[in-house]
Amino acid sequence: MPEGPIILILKEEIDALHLIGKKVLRIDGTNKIDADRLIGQQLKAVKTYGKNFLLCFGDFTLRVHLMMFGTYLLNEEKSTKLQLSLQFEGATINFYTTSLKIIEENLDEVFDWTTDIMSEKWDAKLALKKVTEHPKAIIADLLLDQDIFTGAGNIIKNEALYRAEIHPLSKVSAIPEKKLKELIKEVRDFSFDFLKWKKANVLKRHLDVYEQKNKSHPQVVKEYLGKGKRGTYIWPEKQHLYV
DNA sequence: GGGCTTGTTACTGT
DNA sequence: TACAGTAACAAGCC
Repeated sequence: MPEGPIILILKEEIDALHLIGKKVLRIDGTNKIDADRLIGQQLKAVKTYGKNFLLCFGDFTLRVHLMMFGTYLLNEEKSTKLQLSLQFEGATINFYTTSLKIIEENLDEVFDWTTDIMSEKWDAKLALKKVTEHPKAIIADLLLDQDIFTGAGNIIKNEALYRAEIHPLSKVSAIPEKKLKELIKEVRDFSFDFLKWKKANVLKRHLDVYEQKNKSHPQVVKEYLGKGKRGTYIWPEKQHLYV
């Protein structure tokens, strides 16, 4: 399910429930979280960091990561295995197939907010610096690097590369700085388009290359490339290969 | 029903 | 020791 913009939608939906200051009354599910730790705790804040969804309590934070297949339901349940149900006064949050972790540290010590592509603290110059620190890497891999583009996923990778007209196998050292800057800008711009279109339930029809191979754009080819051999969509005539 | 998939971590081998 | 590559894990869509 996830990728940065979707976690932001989750946060907005939780914000609408007005749970700040409310206490956890009960938890349920197959999770291995210490229930005593959570029950009775007052929710202090709800934050996101890239694909991490963060529920902040007094002296710890519950981090929820939806991984590839995670889902959630608010004030609703489904029949599949319930992993974590957080029951507050007036609302229930249910998580399925997520990665859960209690963070003890202050979040500012653990997360560098300036690398979060959706954050108002996003620092494009820092991203450029970090990208150029990997001259031998292929650009497609760096776009999935959560230390550089926190919150970017495979859809954002593909669409941003297409918009910047850069071939995913391009080597960082060979890409002109102007094009790198353009790419970094497109990562952020597309992420906010993703957010807008996902909310309106029209995301798929606005994608230019991702899963477009045999649809609107037959010129698009699909290859499995990069470290994770992730599906990558390329419009060869439009995306220049820098090597 | 097999083969995909918006992700990450822990191994393995070089 | 560092890095590259792979397996493992998960649920749902077509």
